Amino acid sequence: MKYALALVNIKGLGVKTFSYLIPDGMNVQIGQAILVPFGRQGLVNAFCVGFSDYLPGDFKVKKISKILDEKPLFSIDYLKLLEWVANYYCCDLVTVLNAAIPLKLIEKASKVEQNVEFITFDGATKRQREVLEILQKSGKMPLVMFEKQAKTTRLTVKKLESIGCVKITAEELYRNPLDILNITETEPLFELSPEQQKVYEGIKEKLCSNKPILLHGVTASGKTEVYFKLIDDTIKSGKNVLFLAPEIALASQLTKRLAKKFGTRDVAIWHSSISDGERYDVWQKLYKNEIKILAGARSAIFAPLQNIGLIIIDEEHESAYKQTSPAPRYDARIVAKKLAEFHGCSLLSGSATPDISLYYKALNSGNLFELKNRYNDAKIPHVSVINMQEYGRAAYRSIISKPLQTAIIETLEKNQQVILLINRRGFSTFTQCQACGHVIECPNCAIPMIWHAKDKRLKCHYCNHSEYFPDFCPQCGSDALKNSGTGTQKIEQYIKELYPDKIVERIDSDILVRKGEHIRLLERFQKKEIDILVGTQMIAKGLDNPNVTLVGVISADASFNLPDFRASERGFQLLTQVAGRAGRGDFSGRVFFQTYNPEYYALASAKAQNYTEFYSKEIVAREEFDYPPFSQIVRLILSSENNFRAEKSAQEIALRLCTMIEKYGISERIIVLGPTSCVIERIGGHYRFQIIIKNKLDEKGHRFISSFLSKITMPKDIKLTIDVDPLDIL
DNA sequence: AGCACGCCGACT
DNA sequence: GTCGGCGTGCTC
Repeated sequence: MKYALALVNIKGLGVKTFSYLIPDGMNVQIGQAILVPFGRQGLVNAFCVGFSDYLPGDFKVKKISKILDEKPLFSIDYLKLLEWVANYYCCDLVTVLNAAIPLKLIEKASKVEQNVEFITFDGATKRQREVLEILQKSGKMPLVMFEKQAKTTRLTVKKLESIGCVKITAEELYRNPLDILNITETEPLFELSPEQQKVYEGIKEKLCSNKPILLHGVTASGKTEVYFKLIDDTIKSGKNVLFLAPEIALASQLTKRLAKKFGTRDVAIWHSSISDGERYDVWQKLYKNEIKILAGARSAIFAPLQNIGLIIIDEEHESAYKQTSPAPRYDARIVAKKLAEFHGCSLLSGSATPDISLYYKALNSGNLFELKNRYNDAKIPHVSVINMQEYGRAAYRSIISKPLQTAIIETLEKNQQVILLINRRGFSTFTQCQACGHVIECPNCAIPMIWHAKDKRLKCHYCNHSEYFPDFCPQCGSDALKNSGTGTQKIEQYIKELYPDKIVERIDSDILVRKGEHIRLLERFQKKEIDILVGTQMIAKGLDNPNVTLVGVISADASFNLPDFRASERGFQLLTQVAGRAGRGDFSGRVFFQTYNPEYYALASAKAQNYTEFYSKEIVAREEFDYPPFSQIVRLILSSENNFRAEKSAQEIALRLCTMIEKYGISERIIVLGPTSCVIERIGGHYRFQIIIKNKLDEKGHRFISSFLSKITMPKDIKLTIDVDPLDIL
């Protein structure tokens, strides 16, 4: 091989690969940090990611200048996984590398920090002693940091080294952020209930089959205890564990619990927001096989954990496992399945409300395990469905029905806490002219603007555009503009008026803007400093507060009424999950769903807390309309500022694809729908058209589609977005 | 991102 | 003539 592919990180250019000539006698390996000349910027850090015998174009090729570190930072197998991801999600390897290998890592690759270590005071002068005292406190620290703290220079430190007072070393100084937990002794594992024990033994037996396993356990059934037992077994057998949680907060929580049980040395965390230093340290430790358990969010699937013996995906149904944008639009659950295959290990997913497709597969492969009872004998909460047709039209048109109001008062009197879910932030959901019916829409996006009472502005929840509330209807000039529908802010205000002596707080993504506010509120709620918590689906996730005994869902229909094939599934999941927040402790829980459509099957199953019932109805609908798991969906979006050009290019692509499918005689098995205007027709001033491809030919069909898509080139003013296995088609 | 290249108007 | 405005394109 003549050339090496070098991955560089250039400001403004991002992470890209470039070809370089390998100098005679240089033995460069994949994963090594190297130094290469780049443009006028002199020498830059890079990683070797592959080899080639030819140049991908007419370039004046330059030579690799040197190998920075003999020890590579990732393996060929690692790159094979990334190549698979690129292929599966129809994007180039550089895009995947960009997501998988953090930019900062490339910059830092060569920077082996010099550390300085305290040895003795002997022979030091007065000033030198002062300097040494600073160092003595921490014993060892990075040289640069020491120079700053002790207000000294490299010359003094060198002098101190020569008289033997300090030692300068080039080895890595690991920081372990879990040290602050101050864990000296690990706790024993939990005692399993007979039901958990049975499930644990069943899963353990299946682990050697290296097949995906699903653990379906009702909310608060103690899935975590089972996971921990399996983790213990895996690390005892000398293998490592990757444990994914849907979001950063849950991953952090999980890491602490893992550290308490298995010790701080063997556990690490990985997600998009860890600091650069930590990221670099953890990466090094993972590569050196010094980590036994890695917990993390979506991106942890790309952390270079070695020798994996088990992958666990908790709260498997959560949409946060899929990256919606930018590309690669990967789904950590799907990559995890591939990663498990690569390592020849098992993938264990767990949820109270599993993804319909996964449940179908687990059921049919005999790899389904169920926990049907709550841990510690807690009861499944009682759910009441309130038909708002009866209450909503009552004289005072209350957004909170009488039975729910009564329940709130009863709960607060017992000094217990309440959660109210309203799946829409802002004050109201749309602003409409009472005279002509015109709904105020965002000028850039084809969606209604939402009134935010706090900021006194109308806001677009897609592009964040905001404007003042208009005095007159822009369509007919009438002044009869009215806010309709209900958002979190309205409920918050309403509840505060209803119970003025109670402490009411709101949690939604508007709150999240203030960093840490969300966690502070949850902590206060946990400490019983808040009586009623109002929020969006954010509050349905992972909250474990035994003093919550009442959960009210203001508009249970909201999530069912979207024109999307997964709307029922998502609505069912949300209602079941939020209901699961009630009565997790000694007191039994009550749940109220307010609805205008009490007969709806997904709502009825959620009321009965009966996943199996929901599954059996939903799977029939999926089969009838060829939706997953009976097909794989690939969604294409053509968008442009020019409405006509976007539509025309979408038609062209659909036509070419259909012709191709006809030619191969597979039109029964690859179905093309559209192009149609997206449900959200316009986002940020760009008109959107979509083509939905339903693939019923598994991998073969996917290869056909991805090879077709790889040949498409787009003019500059039209953007093609490819979303493999989209979570929604709005 | 930078930085060269290059194609037009203003100025010694 | 040529100095310099910043639009466009390239970095193996």
